[in-house]
Amino acid sequence: MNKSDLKLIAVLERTGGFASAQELHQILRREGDGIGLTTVYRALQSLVDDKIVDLLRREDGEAIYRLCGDGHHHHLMCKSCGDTVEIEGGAIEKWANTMAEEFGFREVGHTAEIFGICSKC
Amino acid sequence: MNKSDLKLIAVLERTGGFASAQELHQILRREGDGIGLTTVYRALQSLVDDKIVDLLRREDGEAIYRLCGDGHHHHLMCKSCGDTVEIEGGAIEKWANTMAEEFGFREVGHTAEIFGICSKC
DNA sequence: TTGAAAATGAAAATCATTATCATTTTGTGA
DNA sequence: TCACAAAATGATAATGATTTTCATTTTCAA
Repeated sequence: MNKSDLKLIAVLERTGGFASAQELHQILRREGDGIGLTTVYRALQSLVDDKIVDLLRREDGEAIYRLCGDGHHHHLMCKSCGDTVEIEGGAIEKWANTMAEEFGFREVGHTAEIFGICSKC
Repeated sequence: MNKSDLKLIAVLERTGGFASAQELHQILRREGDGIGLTTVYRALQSLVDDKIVDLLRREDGEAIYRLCGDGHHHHLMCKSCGDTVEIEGGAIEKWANTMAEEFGFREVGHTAEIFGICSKC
């Protein structure tokens, strides 16, 4: 955990939603921080490794990052404005485990995201 | 629906699992088909538009394709060998709709995939 | 203070995907 | 069958995110 990691965490806290590496870099630059793009990527990687941020993918495959809450959760994302809501997914955990067991899978993880158009858009 | 589309469908039928555009192109080339990469991408796009193939993303963001069964379904994918199983997700549909409604979202879609290590690996 | 290890960032390299554009194929009406 | 417009094709170049490289700077413990 170094200085760059903390900067990224700060931005992610401030902005709240998901953002791509490029966007985070631009935000920092705009604020006068001369941080390099390489460092942004490195910091995000290490934060993901440490499970401090979530990584998921936009529809075009670009990686987007967001601070994890404490527990496991899922997201409801607006396709139009990008706003996201964290939601509980207890039903999903059970579903994933049941299915995996049924087919003999182990070390199971899952992804589950909902997307649509939010009320504001 | 043109000749290239049909070729891609044939390969996807034969291989069964998910494959990336690059992989599908290589397979066809290996079989002596001189099809161009551009055409492979175009065919896959049109098949996705027509809902004949599913598009999802590997962890690194690369797009992977697979023939859809008839209905909506989800996948259980082996992180090691890439084998996939189609599974039903009735519970997920309900969950997605409930959550979306709760937060005022419309035009709702969702993704839900489970991954782990299969019994063979 | 000093030297080694970690961090940094500019620039180049990768790699999937998309856009261009000239050429080829196909289908259709005369 | 012929001519021609529309669709399809593919080589090549362009794009854009991400990773590598590598030289420089910073940090920090002895």
